[in-house]
Amino acid sequence: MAKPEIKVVNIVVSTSLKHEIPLEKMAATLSNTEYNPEQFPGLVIRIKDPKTSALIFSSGNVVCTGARSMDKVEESIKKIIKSLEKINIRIKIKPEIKIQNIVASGTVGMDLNLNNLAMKLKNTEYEPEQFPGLVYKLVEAKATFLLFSNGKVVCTGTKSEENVNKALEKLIDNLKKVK
Amino acid sequence: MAKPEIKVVNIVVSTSLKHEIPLEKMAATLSNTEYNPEQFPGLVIRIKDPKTSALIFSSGNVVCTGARSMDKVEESIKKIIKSLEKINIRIKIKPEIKIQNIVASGTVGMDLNLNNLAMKLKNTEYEPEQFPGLVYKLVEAKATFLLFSNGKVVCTGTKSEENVNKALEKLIDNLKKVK
DNA sequence: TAGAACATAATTATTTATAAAGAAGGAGGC
DNA sequence: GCCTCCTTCTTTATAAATAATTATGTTCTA
Repeated sequence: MAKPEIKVVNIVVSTSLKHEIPLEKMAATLSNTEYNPEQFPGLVIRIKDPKTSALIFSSGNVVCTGARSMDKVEESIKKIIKSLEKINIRIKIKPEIKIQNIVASGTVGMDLNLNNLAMKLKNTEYEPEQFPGLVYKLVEAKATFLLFSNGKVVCTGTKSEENVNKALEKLIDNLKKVK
Repeated sequence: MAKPEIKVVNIVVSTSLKHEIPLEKMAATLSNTEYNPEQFPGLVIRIKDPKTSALIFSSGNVVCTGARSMDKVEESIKKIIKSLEKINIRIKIKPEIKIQNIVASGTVGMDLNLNNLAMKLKNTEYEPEQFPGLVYKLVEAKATFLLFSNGKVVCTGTKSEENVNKALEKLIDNLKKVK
């Protein structure tokens, strides 16, 4: 069996700048933004480096997506705050960042018989003609996995890298039990 | 138990101006109207103060909605008649207004176990995954209630404020019986 | 042959759908 | 010739869709 491994590919965080934001003005001033309030109430801002995107709401709440590490998340938030200075909004607080979701991708190091797993594991959903992956809710790790027949896996729903690794271990334990 | 209370929030009335109305001309002349005969045969007129809306039909029949008191209904009808003068239609009669429906909202002053009520009360419909309120047809008061778990209620189907209050009392009586 | 949809998780906030009642008067179905 | 839908209004309270991100792999479209 090849070595199991998993790597974080996306971190979703939320934070509050504790300051009202004039989205209309922001959209008019910054070119890397998209704002269609009749479609969605948040303004989209795309940062090139780190390559992330954020949703900014008039309340000052922010959702940042796309970063692969917390360093990149912090950098992104700082760039957003810097951008706000261009419309004369100075954020003086250090925003409290909360991880809401982590997506990780990796492999269990062996091929998987999804049909078999769908029968023997609990909390499973598998409809190959709809989606080729088997959805496995790992309740004990509060994580959800997508399992593919070649052994590749996607882990989502956790809130720390530590839990991603724990979830993978638990997943492998469970896979061994039903083998 | 907190004090039960209920307040009228919408009165629907119908009346007849006893005069043919050229809806096309009316729509072309008045900016606060909408007329799409292929969609609906009535012309919509929106009044700012009182904030109400009315449907006017070529027959001269009128439906007025949105008022919270009969005073506001009367005011609205008068404004419609005044508007008609702009297209040289003079209504000389005093239209006979008939209340068709009253919607009232309030509370019974206590939390409600909707599942329990659905089982023990008659004339009940409760499908929480479709709508969170329980529908309760109070036959003896000719009123229909929407009941919510926090005790808030909506009463509809009555034709007088007096009956709204009677219906609430009857509702509370019935709720006490099954408690 | 490249792209999109399909599915998962999480947050933000707004809109819309859901249900009830009632009138008006056309259109459509059976 | 009936029945349903359309539209207007109002409240209540849920859920879903709207948008962003990311990996995965199958299937379908252009």
